[in-house]
Amino acid sequence: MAGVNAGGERKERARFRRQAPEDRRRQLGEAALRCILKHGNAGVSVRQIAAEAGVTQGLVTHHFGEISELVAYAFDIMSGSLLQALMDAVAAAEPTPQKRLDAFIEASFSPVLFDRDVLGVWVVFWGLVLHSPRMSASQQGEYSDYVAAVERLLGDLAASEEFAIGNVRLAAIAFTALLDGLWLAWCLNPSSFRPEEGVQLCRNWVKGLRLGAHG
Amino acid sequence: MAGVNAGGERKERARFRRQAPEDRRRQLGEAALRCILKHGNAGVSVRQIAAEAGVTQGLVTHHFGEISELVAYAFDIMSGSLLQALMDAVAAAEPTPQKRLDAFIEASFSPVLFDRDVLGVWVVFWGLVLHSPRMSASQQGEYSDYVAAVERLLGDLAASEEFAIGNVRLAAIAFTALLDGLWLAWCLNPSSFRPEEGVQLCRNWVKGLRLGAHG
DNA sequence: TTTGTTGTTATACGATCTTATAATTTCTCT
DNA sequence: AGAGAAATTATAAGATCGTATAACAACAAA
Repeated sequence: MAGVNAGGERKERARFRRQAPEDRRRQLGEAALRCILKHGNAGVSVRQIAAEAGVTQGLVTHHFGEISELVAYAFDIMSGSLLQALMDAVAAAEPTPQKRLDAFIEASFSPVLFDRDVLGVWVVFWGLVLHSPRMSASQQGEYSDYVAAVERLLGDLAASEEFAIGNVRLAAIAFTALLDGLWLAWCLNPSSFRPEEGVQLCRNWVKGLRLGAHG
Repeated sequence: MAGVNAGGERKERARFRRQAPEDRRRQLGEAALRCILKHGNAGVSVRQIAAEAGVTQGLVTHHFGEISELVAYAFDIMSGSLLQALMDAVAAAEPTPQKRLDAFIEASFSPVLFDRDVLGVWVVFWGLVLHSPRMSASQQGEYSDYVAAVERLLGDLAASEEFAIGNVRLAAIAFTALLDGLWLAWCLNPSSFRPEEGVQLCRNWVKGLRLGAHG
């Protein structure tokens, strides 16, 4: 049956470069983040993500099975990268507890984190966390890493300045909540306050801590 | 052509009760809330909402046009009802600024509001607010109502106890952010702290306010 | 050069979604 | 009682989605 295509119009398959699963998974994860960033919940779709990554849909299934696995992976990428950015800022500060905490606060309100797009991605994740055990597991781990980092910053400050904090873990949870809440409020309604005012509000919280509000 | 259906099995149209547009809109809005509550973002669908309300899909289009209009309407219902519940609790408290604020805090952590299901609905709304001007407009109005209520509570307290608050509006924004952040954290990870601890953290924030942290 | 593994494309199927349109019933008003 | 308005049902068309499966091609190793 050779030569059946007399017209010579042989259907050509798309060429591709074969890649290590590790690399491909990351590419797909980052494509997923871009899709979610652009279209919110509507961006969570095998087809859209595959197109964004420039591959076919089957590849997503091949590497991740269910799509929720891909989204969870993207969540881990994003979460790790944000916490890393924060801790880099802390590490770059002068090594006193005061400067380190303040660097953490300022970095939290810097354009890298304090960004509507970032919240857009986050909100999608939250929605999934509430309905998917797999996402919930990721979230728990990442939240506790975050709170632990804050706890260390606050604990060091208290030790250095010799004031008392009744329960450092709870204080860290409150401070984290304040940061998240301000982030949320500002992203949903950027005209409600300016980022510098957000920094000031966080500093005021720390001021209250120093004055013994959490003793 | 009469009598073609010899078997007598005439296709009967479903009976229905005609209702005032106002009533129907509300029914559909509440059905939308139940759908979102049950299925998250996946619950935002004309078909599902219509089924939940016990009507056909066309009715949604008829009353709301685009589905985003229905969701925005549902958002208004929910938002109004939550703020109302809070203000009812405040009104039921003894009429001193201290008791009123405390009632506000306690109500915020009561099962009516401090609820994973409620957050699930909220998260869906946030996701839409970030991508839809119509939803954003609703959110702005409702957020400013909320902050105004908090502002009044804090202002009254400060006036009554004669301590200073540099910028009451900003303080109200911070307090609101703390509440929202704690709500968010707890719903995403209920084992991180107990509601009573959340109440305590808010009281501590007020304590800091009294001590002049926001002076 | 050849063979085998597996990353990747291509394609199909069934379900669900949004939107549009026509037919029909309910209710009100005269 | 009858007619008209509009609320509601019914149905269809086209798009998109998730998942499964088979064929193909790139690369490594022999």
